Amino acid sequence: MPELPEVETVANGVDARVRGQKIVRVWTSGKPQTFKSPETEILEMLTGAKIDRVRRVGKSIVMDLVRGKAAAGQFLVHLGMTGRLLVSQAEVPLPPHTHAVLSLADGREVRFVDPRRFGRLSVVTVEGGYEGPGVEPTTVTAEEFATLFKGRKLAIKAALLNQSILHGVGNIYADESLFRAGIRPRKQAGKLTRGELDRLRAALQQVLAHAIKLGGSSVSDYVDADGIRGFFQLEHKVYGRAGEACKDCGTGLKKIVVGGRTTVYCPVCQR
DNA sequence: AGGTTGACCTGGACGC
DNA sequence: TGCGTCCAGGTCAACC
Repeated sequence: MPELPEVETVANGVDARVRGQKIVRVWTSGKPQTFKSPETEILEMLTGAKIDRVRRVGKSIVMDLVRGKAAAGQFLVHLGMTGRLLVSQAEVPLPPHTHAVLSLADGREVRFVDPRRFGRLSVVTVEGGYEGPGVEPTTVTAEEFATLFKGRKLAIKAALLNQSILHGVGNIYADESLFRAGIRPRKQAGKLTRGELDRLRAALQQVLAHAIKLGGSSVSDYVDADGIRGFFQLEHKVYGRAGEACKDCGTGLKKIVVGGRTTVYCPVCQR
């Protein structure tokens, strides 16, 4: 499901609702693969902690926790493909596939719901705050962006998806930014010219900013903390449009596989 | 070490 | 209606 704009929308929505709340109790479904850290460590860190802030790092939602005034670690929620993080009154019935519930002091609950179970919960303790692996695409400079792909032999599309190089970009925004930059998804990352790299960075930052403004892309079941769908799917130029006409030149859009992921591009606009 | 592939899951869409 | 097949916003471990 969720890439940078969707995760940012969810994180901001949850932050606005639960910042400053104390977690009084934690329940889990006990499905082992949901927990990237030992479940006992997660329960121990969360129970009794206060939520200082909720934010996005890459595709992860990060809850910065405090006990009194002291930093008490970070709770990481990765939504996988179908994960949702909802804030609800406790009386509202739990949706199917709920895997964790954080009960708050005021009676509300933060619920992690994930039908496909590709999502992961974990805890870390990082001095100075968790920033994750990979570079943040919304703020990366042109200079730094140009160095990321030097000497890389993999396709630029696959490089964009590699979270240890650049974090937060997924299949939708990789395809959309490559289209807007006029670059073939299969082109070797290390062979992009500086001009192409500058165009790609500009396109990526523009597309991410626009998508955040529209609350992300709702392809099937993505919703924010209020259960509201995003609107950026209406702006997609290539993602999900294989076989349809390019909105810029009318050519039929092609579907290929790059880095194991379905990729749609315009053979005329992207060289 | 960098790059590629398949496995991990459920459910929705589609074809017969 | 029902069953089978394919596909999906993402990672990772296991391979080459």
